Amino acid sequence: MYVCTVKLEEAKAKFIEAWGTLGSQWGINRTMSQIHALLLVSPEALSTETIMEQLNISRGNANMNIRALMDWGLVNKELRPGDRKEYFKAGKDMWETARKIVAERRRREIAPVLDLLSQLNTDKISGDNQAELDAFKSGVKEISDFTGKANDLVEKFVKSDQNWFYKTLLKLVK
Amino acid sequence: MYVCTVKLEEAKAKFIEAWGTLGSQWGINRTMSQIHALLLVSPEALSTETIMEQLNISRGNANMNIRALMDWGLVNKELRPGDRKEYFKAGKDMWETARKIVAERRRREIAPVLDLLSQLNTDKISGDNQAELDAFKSGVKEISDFTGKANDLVEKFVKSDQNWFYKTLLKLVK
DNA sequence: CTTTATTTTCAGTAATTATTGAAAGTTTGA
DNA sequence: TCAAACTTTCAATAATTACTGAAAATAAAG
Repeated sequence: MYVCTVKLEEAKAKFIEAWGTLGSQWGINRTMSQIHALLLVSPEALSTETIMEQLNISRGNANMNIRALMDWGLVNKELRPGDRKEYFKAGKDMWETARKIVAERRRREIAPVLDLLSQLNTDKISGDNQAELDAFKSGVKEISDFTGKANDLVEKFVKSDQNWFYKTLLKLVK
Repeated sequence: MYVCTVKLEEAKAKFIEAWGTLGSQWGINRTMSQIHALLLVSPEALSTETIMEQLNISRGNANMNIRALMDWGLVNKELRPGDRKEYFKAGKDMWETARKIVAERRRREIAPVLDLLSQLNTDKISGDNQAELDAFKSGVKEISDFTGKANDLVEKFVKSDQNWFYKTLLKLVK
């Protein structure tokens, strides 16, 4: 097995790039993921200025995405006495980070669909073609049941603590 | 609680719309999700023509996304004797469907990132600033460890059968 | 209150991603 | 071998999404 030596800046760039790509494939703004990645591997909180120059992005872009990261609870503001600038740092606990991301996406994106599905499940659907009606109803029911169960599981994850997750869930993997 | 009566076409449109929106929020082409939704609630296999007119999309768009759905293993071609057209139907088992989606996304998107992370973990990283170096290494290690565990869990899900999933995993939810 | 440092907003623009439609390709049957 | 029926491709275009940069807003210091 070969062990390579690479420059820190190069390794960091690779990591940020990969994290940004991953994010954008999953519907998260590339810049947002990249800022998050940058903060995850920085020893100290960074100012907007620093983030701007490290990632070559504009002030507006930096500001909006830092704000979004704070909305998600993934990044916190840090104020320093005698300094008017704001500094930002990412929570480094990945379990907590994942928990927050999952919770937020569930709330914003999954919950509305679950609502619609249960709505469609309770509504009386009218139509002339019986085969179509039956297929629609049973299709929606199947999806609704599965999604409901998956959602319960996700909820369990979101509400559990790290200890439970690692001990109870991961022993299933063995 | 009010129970409403709605027309089938209206309910179907809502469902397709919601499924398309959900998909696009998670990095899946809207049309692809919509075709999938349409097929999920159709009693029989549909031709490209039918899909085109139901969703108001062009032939090229329909063809490319049907093909993508088949690549993902979510939709199958159905040939009818004495008919040159191809018909398409979606697998209706949601557990199987979810399993395929997760497996495919893991393969395409997660696996490369895992590779990079383990690469970064084994590489010797050089740099002058010790604090930066340490933060990078420990950050990458934390992410790598977590992601590795999550990946094991996902792998378990992907390789398990439906029975295991419902019995073993869902009793945790209780 | 005024000046200065900093953050926020947002209209305009750039970049990316999705869609169309027509032409090229393929398959089938006569 | 040809024509008809159908599928695939892809350059052009449309639609969406992200980013910029400068002006407006805010906050702190003098």
